[in-house]
Amino acid sequence: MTEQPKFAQIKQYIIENIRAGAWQEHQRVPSENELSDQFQVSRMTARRALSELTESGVLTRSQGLGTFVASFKSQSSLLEIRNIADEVKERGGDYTCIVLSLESIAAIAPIAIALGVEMDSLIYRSVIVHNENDAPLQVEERFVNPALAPQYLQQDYSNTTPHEYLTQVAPLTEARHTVEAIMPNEEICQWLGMFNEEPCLQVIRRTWSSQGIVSFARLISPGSKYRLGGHLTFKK
Amino acid sequence: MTEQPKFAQIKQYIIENIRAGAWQEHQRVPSENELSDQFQVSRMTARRALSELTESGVLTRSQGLGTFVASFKSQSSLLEIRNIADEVKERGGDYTCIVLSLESIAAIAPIAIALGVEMDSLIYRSVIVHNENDAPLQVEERFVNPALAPQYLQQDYSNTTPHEYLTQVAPLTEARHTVEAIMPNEEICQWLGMFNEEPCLQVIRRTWSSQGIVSFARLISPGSKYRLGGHLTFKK
DNA sequence: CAAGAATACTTGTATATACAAGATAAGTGT
DNA sequence: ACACTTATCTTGTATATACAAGTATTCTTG
Repeated sequence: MTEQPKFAQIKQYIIENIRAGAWQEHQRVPSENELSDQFQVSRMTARRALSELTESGVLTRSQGLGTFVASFKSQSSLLEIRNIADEVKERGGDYTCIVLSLESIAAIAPIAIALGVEMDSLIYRSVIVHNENDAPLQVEERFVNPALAPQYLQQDYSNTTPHEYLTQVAPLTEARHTVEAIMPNEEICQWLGMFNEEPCLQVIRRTWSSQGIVSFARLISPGSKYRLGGHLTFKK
Repeated sequence: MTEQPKFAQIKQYIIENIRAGAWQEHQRVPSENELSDQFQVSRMTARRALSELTESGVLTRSQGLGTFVASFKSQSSLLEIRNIADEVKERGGDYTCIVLSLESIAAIAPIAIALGVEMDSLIYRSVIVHNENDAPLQVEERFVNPALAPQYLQQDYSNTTPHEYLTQVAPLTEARHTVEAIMPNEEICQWLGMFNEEPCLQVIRRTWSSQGIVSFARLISPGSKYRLGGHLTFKK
């Protein structure tokens, strides 16, 4: 086992103490100077340990006051929304996709608002079904602002996903998501090849570039076949 | 407007270039030495800018090679699972909760496995309904490992949530979540006061402490009343 | 020509130092 | 007793320096 760097040793020491319950929530942890004395390192090295643990949400710091164990309540648990193609490939499935629609339409009110364009103006729309082992796993309905991706309709989406293409032509600056449980309508049932009605997970994703709202996508998956996962660790 | 620190100015300079598309994905960005020359700062200051942007996922670094614009694909989008009481209070709603059940039961197989205890051994179970303006918003069914929280049944959960109590007595080291869309069964409909069947969002959360699995919770909300939100920004 | 050594560049770790700025407690003068 | 100053602790920013270690190129040598 190779020796760990000093700042990592100090990080581990702090985490151990918090894990063991020796240092409770909101309690003060040793200052930079105390740590540098205790571990015989420079203040900057002790500082690095404290700073990185602060960055990762384990500690909070306050100039003049000291460094404290962060409240667990504020440690938000995060869920990861992953690229479905990657997810399928990672678990060894066979990923394919079918482009059901790739067209230019007039924006109806809610979509015009979501994209920040005039009502009835022309926008692009694509519907793509993502399959795992030839069974529909997710349908992606996407509305695109043509001003920011004028060549959107001319692309081939059998290899690169719309999301990948869009991040290339309009660098992503922000993305917002909501996740809901919905009952699929007839159209969605048809897309997903569902016979009986079962609930679906719907992820709505809006993405911004520096020039404005790029696209608005609905990702819908059958509740029985798809789930989002995420975990929060204390390590590192 | 107060002047920004130098490392922050360099961070901003880098982000501007990526946002504007001048520095594309996987392209090299200036090295620590180049930046320290260009901005007339020490290498450590330039280094801080690059390190922090790496930490936040904007850049990737490789010893001996250089620093590169991270691929947008790898920028995982994160969803936040928040405390429901906080969420309700934050949007100005009136939060209340009702403890429907607080008991000790024998673990059936799937729950025993999830908690890592022997089958048929005694475990604790609580069912709590969280209300916003006196309307049920979420039901929380929780199974607790008694070895790690022996006083669980004696607590008053009208003020502090079970999750808060558990993080106090058994410091959290890890949490795993899955999110699914499900159809509620009769029991859940009753708890949530739902008449007609509508889909629900189910979050399953398992939490670990250093001594083992602490608890296993199902958080179920009507799809029409609850959604998860999250966003990913490029700033800072 | 090809294998290995020297090199120049990169990031990574670590130190010593300086001053700024926020927070608190102790001391001082009126 | 009160307001003010001072001292001392904390974190925050910034620099100059040193060496380690990974990568790629160039040069040397057989």
